[in-house]
Amino acid sequence: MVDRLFTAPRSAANSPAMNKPAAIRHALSVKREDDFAQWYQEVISEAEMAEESGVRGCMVIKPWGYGIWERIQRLMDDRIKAAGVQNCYFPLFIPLSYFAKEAEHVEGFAKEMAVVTHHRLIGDGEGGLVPDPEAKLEEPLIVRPTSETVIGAAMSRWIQSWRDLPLLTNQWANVVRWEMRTRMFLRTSEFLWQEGHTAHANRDDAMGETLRALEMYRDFAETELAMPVIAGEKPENERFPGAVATYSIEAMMQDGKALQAGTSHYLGTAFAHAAGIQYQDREGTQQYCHTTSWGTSTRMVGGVIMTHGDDDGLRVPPMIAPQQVVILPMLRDNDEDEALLAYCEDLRSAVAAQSALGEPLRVLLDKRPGKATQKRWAWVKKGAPIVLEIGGRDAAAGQVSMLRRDRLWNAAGKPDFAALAKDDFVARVAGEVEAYQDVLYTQARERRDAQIVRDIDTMDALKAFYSEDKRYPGWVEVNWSKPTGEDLDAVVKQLKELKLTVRNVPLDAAPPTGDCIFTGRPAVERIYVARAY
RNA sequence: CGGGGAGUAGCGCAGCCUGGUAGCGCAUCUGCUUUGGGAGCAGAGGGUCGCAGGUUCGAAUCCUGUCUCCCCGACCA
Repeated sequence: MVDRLFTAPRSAANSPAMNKPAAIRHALSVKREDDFAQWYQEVISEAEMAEESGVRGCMVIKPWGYGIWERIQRLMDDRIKAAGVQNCYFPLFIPLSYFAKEAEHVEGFAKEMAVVTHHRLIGDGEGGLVPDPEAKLEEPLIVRPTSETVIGAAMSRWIQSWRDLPLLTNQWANVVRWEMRTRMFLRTSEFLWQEGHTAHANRDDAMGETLRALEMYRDFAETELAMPVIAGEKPENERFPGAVATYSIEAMMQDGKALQAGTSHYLGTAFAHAAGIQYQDREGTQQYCHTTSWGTSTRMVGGVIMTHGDDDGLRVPPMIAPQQVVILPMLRDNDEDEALLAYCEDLRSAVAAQSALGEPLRVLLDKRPGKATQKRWAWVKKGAPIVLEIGGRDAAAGQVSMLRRDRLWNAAGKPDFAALAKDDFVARVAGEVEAYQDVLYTQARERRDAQIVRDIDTMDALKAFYSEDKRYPGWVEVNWSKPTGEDLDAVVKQLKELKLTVRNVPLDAAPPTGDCIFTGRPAVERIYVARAY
């Protein structure tokens, strides 16, 4: 099982299980199968993606991590705009009274609010500073955990007539949720995201937008992130506070756990009632709007790490890689360096003139001082798709030495460089980059599919499956009678004992094949059950 | 927020029990050697021991408080 999980060999030479190669000295000190949580943290630190900030639950995102986020942001923003949604910006602070208007929303978020109560500091007489009691706010402000309420207030001003609909807005922002337990990128107290907010004349239009956003996320995850996902509806207990229906995309991490990587909500008219979002219809009657919201966050970066990373660090899908090709000149601190750098610069511009995946290639000539061999491992850990090491002999012979991140090791356990004529490489590089994007998707897809079980029909079988001595058991798809209320609570409680959660009901699921394994009642759909982040 | 663990040089750690000049490895810098693959030798620089109080002639070490991180749980669009 572990072999299938962690090696997706393209050839026997890449499989440690076969023909006993020399021991590989991996770039990381922790292997995924030894301690997945610690491995995850080592990737983030060794790839220089982010670090601790000293502020509880908040991280500093470093250039490589932020560069990946910027790529995600740009590509997602293109898709959002292509759907006719316009970007806006709303305040960080939300008056408590706005927030308090929607009861379920309050109940869901109240426990994790940052609250601003003062607007001035004053000396405490001992060299410190304290909030000035004289400067207490009339009404506390909350730091947004999400913006439905403040955007709803704006919508109520912007929408008067059926002609104003649909209203399609999005914002890129930071939000704060006072989380009990945080993990870099996966759950931080402050995180970056986009939140789409739309208002529509009726349920069908709003539901259409909810599902459009979901499909946008599904395609984005699979195309841009090379991360296969299941798009489906969340069960009632997992709904966004205040929503009528919540949909998600769920990705499987290499440890078999599920990661909710994006959500889309149909909010009905609840927020419209709370904020007074009304329009006059063609007959002149006042109607409440049907609203939606949908979001993806920096959590996606965590998903990329746990989907594509290996024991040598991160592997970044080319579409979101800040640099796709990195050139490392083997400088020797002598008078040959100048000619070598000229050769590398020539190579850089030739590569930069190529296009892959619909954009010019992003290529970096890393001229920083230091040995190429040391810099190589830094770029391997960062997950640059293609690394070129260029020495004097390569330059003399008109060659490049190419290391592709998904084929790092040869049969001897050494870095597997391919020597290519420079012109051949330049002609091939776009194809290599595009092929690499596909390889990452295919490996992730095969790994996921191999870890989904669909033939479990009883609670006992489910218990047995998850209590077997399997480190990473993956997901199970079972018959589901769609219980609600107390019935659902009972199911959730049962699952909790197995550390399991219900994930979602896939939109394109096969019909149920029997009775619900939890309630024994006739099943109406199939649902995924998994351990989750 | 509960239980457990941790914070000492950029990174990883020892020292703490039993208070008495702040140590090791890697990294960094300098020199020499080496030069197609994660270099070798020699030397050097770098730390108010997380922070704040307390005990003491003297605190990394003992006591109290506090902040941050990690693991498990609870919680969690």
